[in-house]
Amino acid sequence: MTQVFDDRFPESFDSEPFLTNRRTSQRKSPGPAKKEEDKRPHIKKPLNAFMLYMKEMRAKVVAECTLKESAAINQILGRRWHSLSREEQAKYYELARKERQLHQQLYPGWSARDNYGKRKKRKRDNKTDSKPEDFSPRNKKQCMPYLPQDKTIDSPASSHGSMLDSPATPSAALASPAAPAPTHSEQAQPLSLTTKPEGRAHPPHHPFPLLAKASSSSSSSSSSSSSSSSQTTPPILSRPIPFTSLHPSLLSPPSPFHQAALHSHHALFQSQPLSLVTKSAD
DNA sequence: AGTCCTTTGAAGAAG
DNA sequence: CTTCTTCAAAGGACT
Repeated sequence: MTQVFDDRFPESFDSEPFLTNRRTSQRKSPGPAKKEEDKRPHIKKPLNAFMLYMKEMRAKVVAECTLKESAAINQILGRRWHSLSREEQAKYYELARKERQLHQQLYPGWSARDNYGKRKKRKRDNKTDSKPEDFSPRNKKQCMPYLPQDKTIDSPASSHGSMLDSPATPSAALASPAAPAPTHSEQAQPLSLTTKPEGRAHPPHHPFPLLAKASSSSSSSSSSSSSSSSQTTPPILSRPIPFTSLHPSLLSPPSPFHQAALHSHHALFQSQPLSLVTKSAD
């Protein structure tokens, strides 16, 4: 009943990434319907590691594959995500953890349940009817190699083009040094889009179990975290990140949270020569 | 105009 | 405690 946001975070927060006010609001456009709900800002869920990874790499994949369909792009990104090394994934897990922390600080009373029912769930019922071979009306596209063959697939997008439009893409720089190099191997494969390789066969194995539950307590003193087992430091990062000290008010309006987070995070990683793999730098 | 598709991860709900 | 469900991004395709 008590909305925690309306009072604490007036319109001035419309620049917040967690608030739905910009183009991408919910899906396409909430529409004039139900204005009541539209008035109050829709606090979005913080992005998880994979979502952060997608935001960064989407433009790159789009440029490489000349694909635009998000469904196909996401499939490619999903494969690439698995191709990333643990260290590379760790960057995104850490970013996601920080996002969750900040989100909790900004909206202490917010719960993921608040957004339940905001979007109509499709709930594709099993699809036992349609076999994988039976191509559904929506033909799945493959990732065309594209690539001028002469140019390396290094970063067609990050070089000049598509990165311009998205303001949240400064993070793209983060991904550049982490070129997983499986790119070509990914594209080489026909990328069976029709049937997911194993679906969710691989259990929710957490590459970083510590990170998984680390956010349960963090340093925030808001929710009653039962475990609260000291600050579980990420297994890879050697230095503490002065991020928790960030206050919403400290975040300058023009620069969205992502930028701050990524910048601080990126700076952290940059301080170390070659990603965290080489912990011998120090 | 609204929903689906598609991915992984987080978190709540239900059993 | 385990399993299931929903939502986060995103943009073409579809209804």
